[in-house]
Amino acid sequence: MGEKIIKQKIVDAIRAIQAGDVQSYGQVAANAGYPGRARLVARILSDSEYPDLPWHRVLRSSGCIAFPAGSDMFDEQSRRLLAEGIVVTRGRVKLPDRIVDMDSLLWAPD
DNA sequence: AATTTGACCCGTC
DNA sequence: AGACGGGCCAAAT
Repeated sequence: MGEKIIKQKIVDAIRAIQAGDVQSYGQVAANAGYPGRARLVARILSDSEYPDLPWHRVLRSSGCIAFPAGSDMFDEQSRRLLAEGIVVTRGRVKLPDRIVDMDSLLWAPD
C-alpha cells in the first residue's frame, strides 16, 4: 500500500469530522482504516501539504488539546472549538460519552 | 546510514 | 491525577 494512499485516507477521515464534533488522533486513524497510527495523523495535521483541514476538531484521546496550554495554537484551537459550540475547560473538551448522574450534578467541581 | 524527534496511544502501577 | 514502558513511524538531523 502506497504511503500516499494512506495519507489521503487519513485526510478524508479528518475532513469527515462534522462541525461541532471532535475526534481523537487515534479515532481518526482507526476510521481511516489504520488503527495504531495516531502519530501519522498528527504528522499530517502539522504538514503544510494539506491546508484547510479542520485540525481544531482533533484532540488527544484524553479529550484535551494537544498543544501546551497558553500557546498560540492552544488559544486558536480553543477559539475555533468554542465557535462551533464545543466548550473547552482547562484545555479539555466535554466528551460526549460523559454520563450525567445525580452525583456529578451535585458534587462536580465545575 | 544511524539517531532523534514528534499536534499520539494504551495498559499497568 | 501522574509516571513508565512499549507500540507506532515519516521526517528531520
